[in-house]
Amino acid sequence: MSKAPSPIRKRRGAGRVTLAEVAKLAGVSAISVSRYFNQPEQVSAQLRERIQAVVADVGYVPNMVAGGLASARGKIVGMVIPNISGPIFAQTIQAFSDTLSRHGYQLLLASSYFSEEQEESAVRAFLGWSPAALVVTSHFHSAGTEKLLSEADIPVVEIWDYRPERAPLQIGFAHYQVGVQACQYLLDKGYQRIAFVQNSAAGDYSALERRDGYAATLRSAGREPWVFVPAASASAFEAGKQAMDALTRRSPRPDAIIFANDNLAAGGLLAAQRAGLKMPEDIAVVGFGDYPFAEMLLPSLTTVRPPSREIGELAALRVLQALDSAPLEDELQRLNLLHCELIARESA
Amino acid sequence: MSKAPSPIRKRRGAGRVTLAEVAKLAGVSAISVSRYFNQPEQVSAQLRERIQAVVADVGYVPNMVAGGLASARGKIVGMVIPNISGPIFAQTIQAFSDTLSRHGYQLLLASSYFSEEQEESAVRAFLGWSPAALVVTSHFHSAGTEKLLSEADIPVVEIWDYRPERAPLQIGFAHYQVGVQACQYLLDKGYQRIAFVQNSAAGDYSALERRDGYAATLRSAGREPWVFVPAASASAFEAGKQAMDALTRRSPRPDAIIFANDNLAAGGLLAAQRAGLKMPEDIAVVGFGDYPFAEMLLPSLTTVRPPSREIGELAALRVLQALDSAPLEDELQRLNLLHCELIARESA
DNA sequence: TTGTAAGCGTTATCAC
DNA sequence: GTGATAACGCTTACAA
Repeated sequence: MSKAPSPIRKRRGAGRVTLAEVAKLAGVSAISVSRYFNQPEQVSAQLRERIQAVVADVGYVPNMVAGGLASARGKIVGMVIPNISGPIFAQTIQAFSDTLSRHGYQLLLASSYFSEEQEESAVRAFLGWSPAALVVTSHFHSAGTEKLLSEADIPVVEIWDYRPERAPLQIGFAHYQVGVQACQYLLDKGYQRIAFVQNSAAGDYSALERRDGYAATLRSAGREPWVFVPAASASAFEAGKQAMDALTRRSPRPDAIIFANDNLAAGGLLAAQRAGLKMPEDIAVVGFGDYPFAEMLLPSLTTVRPPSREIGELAALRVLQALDSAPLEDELQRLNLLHCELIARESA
Repeated sequence: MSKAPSPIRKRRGAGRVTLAEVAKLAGVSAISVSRYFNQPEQVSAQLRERIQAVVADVGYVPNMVAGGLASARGKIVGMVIPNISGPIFAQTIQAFSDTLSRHGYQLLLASSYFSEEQEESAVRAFLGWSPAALVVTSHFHSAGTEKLLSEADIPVVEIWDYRPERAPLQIGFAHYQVGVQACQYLLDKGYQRIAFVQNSAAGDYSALERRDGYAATLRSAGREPWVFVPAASASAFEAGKQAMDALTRRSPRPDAIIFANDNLAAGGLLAAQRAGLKMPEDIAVVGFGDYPFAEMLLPSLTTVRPPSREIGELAALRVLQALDSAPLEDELQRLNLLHCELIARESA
């Protein structure tokens, strides 16, 4: 049944079957085949069947590049994220990609490593592909990025942070509240001297907001915040160990420590173990991220779980909504403040 | 200096500055501007300067879609991977993406969840974008995928597994050898009754090859393999616990267990801890993957580290080589067998 | 419901 | 080294 592929490579073109060829074989016009793919309901059942048969027979794959050029809008969405392999963002990417591809869109991905320059370069590159929409992380962008995004005239989504005052669609959570949440949890449990260990990685401004939430909560409880800043050079795991060692040498030592993320917390946990401290009796530990290993540690780690997966999924849904023309008049649609859950385990 | 953006949206087109407009402003032909971007050395320094000025002034971003259509080859590379958020592949994706974008290529990403159907659908979708190359994971593809790939007439790379007998570029390691490696390590340490806990997730055929390597090694040492298959329903972590509980109830019980991956191993570790077993004295544990948490566990986990990052980076380099026309006559270029390192920690 | 013609923004080809 | 012209394969706009 199948048409023998021509051995002659044309000088131009990919050599693939084209819409026009399908149309000719099916005895219809090219535009009908185009409609068959894009607005099937506008094609009669009769034509639909004929086209379907030819498409299957010759194995036609629509050329999205040509389509994208003609319509000035490709079925492709760009996403720039600080890093792909980190345990937090990975879930967001995964959910975003899956939801997107279920609806026929493809994901163009790049990482910025918290660098505004790299982000701008990625956004610029993506724009060259006339994406249907663009997703960026947090609200810290270079002026160039802001300009590119605002001039792009496509839906732009900012994820992870939540800044209702900003124009792009916002999907995320309030980092400040996470700090409040963790601190309040410990206060409620009766802990007296609660310290905070900052992130050792630069550029992660969101982590500083969590610290601020912690500090404010402690102050309104009439206590002084106690922030430890590890050496920037160490890995998060090592930094956590150092922090725990340093803090427990103080006198009086803290009876609870909030770590800026679970990697730090895991290091802290291990250092405390090795120092013979009982958790949570001698010292309580709270992390952030609910990384996959949080439940695997001994003691298992009490931590705050960000809605990583939800953010990715919701971002995709909002993008799809915005694309399906339904204008986003509704604030409820533009702003999407998600909730973080404190997962109480053994460490606090 | 900047041209005021026209408030009038054209009925067609993205409304962005085009090559032709840049050309007119610079007083050169369109093709010269095109060359300025693609073969700068063919443009005289004089023109180059004039073009450069206009490009910067109007903020021109080349339309890759139009370019892709005209040249039938976009600066975009598709990658299909079982899952994005897993700790193993994430590093590969990250390295691949970074290397690629450093050379001006973009990454189109999709996940298959070990499903041949989803993989085929992703490959088909990618092909619509006339990617410069395609990267897929392992050698288990549907017939449809094989057909698509072979007809695509672009560089195809198979990563993760290593199958020298297959035609596409191969970049990966021998899973079978990993099984041998782990088993031999334990034999050398004098362990007598070595069990293997299989992966609870279906579709991960590579894990079965690791098991086979284990079994063969044990047999040539004159012992019978002892394979435990956990319930498929449980999470890997839970499955690992179950496996440890079940195996340690046997009499005689194993004195060492190889787990198909680190998630399983972490579960096993915890179950052993809770059962009051000393590691590695009472029972030794070896995992696979060297997930980020392996060093955070107590005892820290002895495991085999796959070259995740190296695979991603090398895949990108090979793709770029293949694209730079340098034909891959050399087997050394087509085949890339990487090495796995056994990371000896406390658990074995 | 179906078709015709023009155009999307770039690069291949060939000429100067 | 530089340029004119014709593709590339599809969709918009409009007509029947």
